[in-house]
Amino acid sequence: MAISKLLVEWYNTNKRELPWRETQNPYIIWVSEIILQQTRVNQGINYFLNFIDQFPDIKSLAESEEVEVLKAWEGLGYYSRARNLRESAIIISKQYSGIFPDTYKDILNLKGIGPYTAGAISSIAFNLPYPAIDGNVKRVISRLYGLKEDSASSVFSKKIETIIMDIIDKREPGKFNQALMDFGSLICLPKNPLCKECFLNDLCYANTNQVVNELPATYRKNNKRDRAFLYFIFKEKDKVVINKRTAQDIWKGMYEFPLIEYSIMPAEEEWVDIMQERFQLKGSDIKGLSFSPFHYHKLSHQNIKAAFIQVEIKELSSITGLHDSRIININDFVTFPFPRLIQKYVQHNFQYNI
DNA sequence: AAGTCGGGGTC
DNA sequence: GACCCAGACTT
Repeated sequence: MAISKLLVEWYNTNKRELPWRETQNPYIIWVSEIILQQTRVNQGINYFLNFIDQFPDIKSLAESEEVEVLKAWEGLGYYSRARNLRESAIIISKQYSGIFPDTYKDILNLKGIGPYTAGAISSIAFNLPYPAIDGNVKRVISRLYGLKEDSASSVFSKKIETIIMDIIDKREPGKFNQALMDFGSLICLPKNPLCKECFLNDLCYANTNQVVNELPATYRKNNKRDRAFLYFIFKEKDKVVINKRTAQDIWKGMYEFPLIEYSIMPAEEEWVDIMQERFQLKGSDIKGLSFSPFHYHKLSHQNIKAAFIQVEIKELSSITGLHDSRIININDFVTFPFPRLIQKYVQHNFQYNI
């Protein structure tokens, strides 16, 4: 029997029950696909449910404020996904009369939608025969067909696409694509795949040739950047200063405390001088001072070492030299989006749920 | 083609 | 500690 038919039959009885699988509403499919980019299903489910609850349709998302969307995304990472999602909702409202576009080309043109997501939405929501090639599919196909090229190369990608176009079920492309992904995440696992009980093991190149652990072939070098963050928590009674990140950098659009960044953490003895110099503070402006232990925050390509310096200030308005800062009450932490590093610090030291 | 963008699960 | 996740965008 054809591989596609075996996959779809397996999928019909073994598929995962997921909240976005109860509809073909392109908006719902779209939101789920963006949330799931580089994100495990289990990590994304609650974000999906809350997001759809808060922004049930294109209109509500298009009329939202960016900080609201970032707040809904808080903790999920890759925040450009949230900004692009909102911007695309605005584009759909203006250029497509609020109706989600129904051609692969138009879908691909939206911000934050690349070849994978365009294929997923096209096939699942509109029954169009386009491949949805994600990490699962690359792994499954490279093993089934014995593709030994570097999985980051264009040759590899071309071969995957050619094979998928050859075997895709054109009557149920959405089901076929999802079957391939579920098979990858439930059976053809990255490590210790379940080959013994796999219904495709006898026609799988990698299994019959004992190269399952070598496919797909990856050659990644891990360049990690070390960064040292000196955060200053300027506090006057229940008010603190927060600052918006606007640079082309991590956490764009999110809030944090006033920051001085180094590549190497300066000595603790220098912190107060650094602070007074940077924020033009006199000794008489400072009522109290305390240092936190270092916080170590790991990202995929960065190791951040952070120190938090709490400063009791007489007049918060005397703080100068910040671009997108604002003074908020600590009760209002709940309304601003913060990266995990800040979120954890606040929860621990202010005992607020943000 | 190589970097950059988060955070968390898994081995 | 390394790898990977329903990838996309920039350089």
